[in-house]
Amino acid sequence: MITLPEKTVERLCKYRRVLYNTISAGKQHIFSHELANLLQITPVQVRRDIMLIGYSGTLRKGYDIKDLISLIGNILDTPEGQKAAIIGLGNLGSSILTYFNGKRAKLSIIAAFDIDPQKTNRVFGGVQCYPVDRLEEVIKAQGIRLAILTVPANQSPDIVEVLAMSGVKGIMNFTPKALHVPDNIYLEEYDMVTSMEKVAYFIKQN
Amino acid sequence: MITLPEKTVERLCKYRRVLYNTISAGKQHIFSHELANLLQITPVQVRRDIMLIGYSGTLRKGYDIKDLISLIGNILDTPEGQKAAIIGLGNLGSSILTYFNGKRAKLSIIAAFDIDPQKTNRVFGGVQCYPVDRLEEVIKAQGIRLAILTVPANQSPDIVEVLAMSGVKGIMNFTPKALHVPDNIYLEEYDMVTSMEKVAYFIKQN
DNA sequence: TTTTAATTGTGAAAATGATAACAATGTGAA
DNA sequence: TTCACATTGTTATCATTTTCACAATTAAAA
Ligand SMILES: NC(=O)c1ccc[n+]([C@@H]2O[C@H](COP(=O)([O-])OP(=O)(O)OC[C@H]3O[C@@H](n4cnc5c(N)ncnc54)[C@H](O)[C@@H]3O)[C@@H](O)[C@H]2O)c1
Ligand SMILES: NC(=O)c1ccc[n+]([C@@H]2O[C@H](COP(=O)([O-])OP(=O)(O)OC[C@H]3O[C@@H](n4cnc5c(N)ncnc54)[C@H](O)[C@@H]3O)[C@@H](O)[C@H]2O)c1
Repeated sequence: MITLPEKTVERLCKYRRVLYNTISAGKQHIFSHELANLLQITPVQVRRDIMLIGYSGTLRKGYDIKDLISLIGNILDTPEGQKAAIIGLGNLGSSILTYFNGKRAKLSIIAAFDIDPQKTNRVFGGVQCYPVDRLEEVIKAQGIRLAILTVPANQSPDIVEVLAMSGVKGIMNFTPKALHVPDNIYLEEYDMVTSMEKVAYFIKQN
Repeated sequence: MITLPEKTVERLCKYRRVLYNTISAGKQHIFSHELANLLQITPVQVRRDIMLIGYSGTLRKGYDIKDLISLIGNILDTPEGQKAAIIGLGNLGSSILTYFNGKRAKLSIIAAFDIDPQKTNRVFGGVQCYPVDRLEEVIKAQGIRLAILTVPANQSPDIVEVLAMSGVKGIMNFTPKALHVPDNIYLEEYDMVTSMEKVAYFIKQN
């Protein structure tokens, strides 16, 4: 299987999300321009993405919604589901934990870690919070491959090292710290303050 | 002033952040490769960005850190500061509110809005929470031009319409809903679930 | 002073991503 | 049945972003 462009992958996630809605609204087929309208993008982009995943619609009938959902599932999901852990159960971390689980069938947070004894060895939103010194052990034992990093920024480099040793293959970094990860780990930066400043700049610009 | 590429703007924010650290560590000049190391990017990219903002370093001495910080400030900040509002003071909204203020000198959240009477007409983290039906009035009165959207997803289209009428020029959207905004509003999507699925895909891929 | 080596600045190339343009085609209207 | 046209699939073009490659320069070493 070839690797899809990053932007296409992002859009596939969104296609699937809105397709679920349209199917529960009773629709069976959808045109590229309809899907495009739902996501505020262009119909060409929809068609191109669908081309890239090797699916074909029916001329003048559009795309079969169920087929499309299932094909996107084949591409994005793993059959057994992807397991994630969240490190740092503070304000942001616990907000994400509560919010996220249940959103996606094949992707769930199954462990949390913190250093604060008030939080460890308790259950939050159905998820066990372990002391952070058990990070490697638990991640290996449970086969976790995705980590969400919501510790204080100065802690993140150390944690990342342990994560790498534990076999984690993808990290979502919410801390405002540029992380150094080995090549085989996919890193997604999620830096809110930077994004805010960027928006402020483009406001200023017009 | 010409408009800088989006990616360059993002990096400028990050340059400034790490430059503050290096200056408090007593350094006065910095080489492109040093700055690059701090952010895990390439030295060429640093040099090109600095070229784009029209600054010049000294050969074999590097860039003057104070000059660079101040120039980046001229580009990113407005002298009077940019005012932001947050709409929806739930889990995520209040987490952001507490976190954000104080982070940037020229960018602050000065008003919050909610629909819940338990939350309105109170002060959170030093910020007044208004009932959402006063959105337009307050935003206009206070000259707010940036909005952070953390309401339930189904509410966001309506809110966006009011925001547009109120003169808001930039929106950070944390809701998983594709928004339709007029051309003169800069929209930044911040869709966590999509990002998580993307990471999961790239984990699966290698 | 002369040489060496490190560093900047930048044009050109490569990679990634979005849009335009249009041929192909089959559905439904006439 | 025939025709018009809506819609797909795809190639070619355009735009943005990153990387390469290297000339220019000068601080420090010799
Ligand atoms: N709060 C926000 O809205 C927000 C937004 C953007 C980014 N962030 C970033 O997210 C991170 C967390 O922010 P927060 O507001 O939740 O902070 P917080 O202080 O509320 O939470 C941090 C948590 O990490 C735990 N922790 C500390 N050291 C640890 C370690 N070594 N191992 C494991 N856990 C450890 C703490 O006990 C605490 O529970 C910070 O890096 C912050 O910059 C927060
Ligand atoms: N919690 C998270 O970590 C997280 C992460 C990513 C995205 N999100 C998104 O952020 C949004 C908020 O999530 P949350 O977890 O904070 O939910 P929440 O229910 O805790 O907060 C929503 C808040 O919005 C208020 N509200 C409802 N309708 C409103 C209206 N018309 N005008 C103004 N305020 C209104 C509610 O009173 C509540 O305070 C959602 O769209 C969610 O999908 C949340």
